[in-house]
Amino acid sequence: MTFRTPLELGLLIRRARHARGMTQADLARAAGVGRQWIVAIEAGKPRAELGKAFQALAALDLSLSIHGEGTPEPPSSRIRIAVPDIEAIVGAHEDPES
Amino acid sequence: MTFRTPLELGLLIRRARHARGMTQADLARAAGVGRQWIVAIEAGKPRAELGKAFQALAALDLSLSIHGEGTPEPPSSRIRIAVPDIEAIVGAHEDPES
DNA sequence: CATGAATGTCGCCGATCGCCTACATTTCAT
DNA sequence: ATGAAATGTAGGCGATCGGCGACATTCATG
Repeated sequence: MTFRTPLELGLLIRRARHARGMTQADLARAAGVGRQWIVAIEAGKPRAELGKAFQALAALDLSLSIHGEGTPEPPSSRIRIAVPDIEAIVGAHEDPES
Repeated sequence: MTFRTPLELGLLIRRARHARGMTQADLARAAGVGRQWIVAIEAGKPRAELGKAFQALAALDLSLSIHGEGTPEPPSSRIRIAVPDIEAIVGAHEDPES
């Protein structure tokens, strides 16, 4: 079950909530947030508070895992050759700092 | 790599960032957020915007997975007998609405 | 049809966010 | 040791959050 957007997270939360036979009010109370916040998160609101999201997840007994190259060894020195992301570079040139 | 708090998420982000030889500024740019936001998220700020967190994760090529009973079948009807979570119930009685 | 529960939406309002700029500090490379 | 880069912090500011209470709607039950 992987996801990368607030909306997906919201749907997952909703399903988990239903799976547990909880109402939004129940979850809200269990997570210590307002019912309205539940409505919002389930709707995928991107500006929701990260912390409350964790609270909700906890209230649902869910935990997250991270995926992708995550924790290799840090580069030997500070010589970060870093893949020169074209996008980023182009963007960089549009810097207001002419 | 599972986690349940903003702080843990922050640490993971930081490690991933380092693993890619990116500076906070680099990541900020790549994720489309301010550098200050990176500083905050890595420090574990719980009120950071959920959406930006996803942006940062995406910029680092990371995705999340959810763990726990997540998507069983929804209850047949609306008859959700719901496990009466003691905690919740007790809390409910402390409602200002008495 | 009437009732009750669940969900979504509004507006009000104090609190906080996140961005920006500028500085202070820490860390690393030479 | 020296200088540059990275990182952390602060104040100012407009924008948004999230809680609360009140409704309107939908749907199942009786």
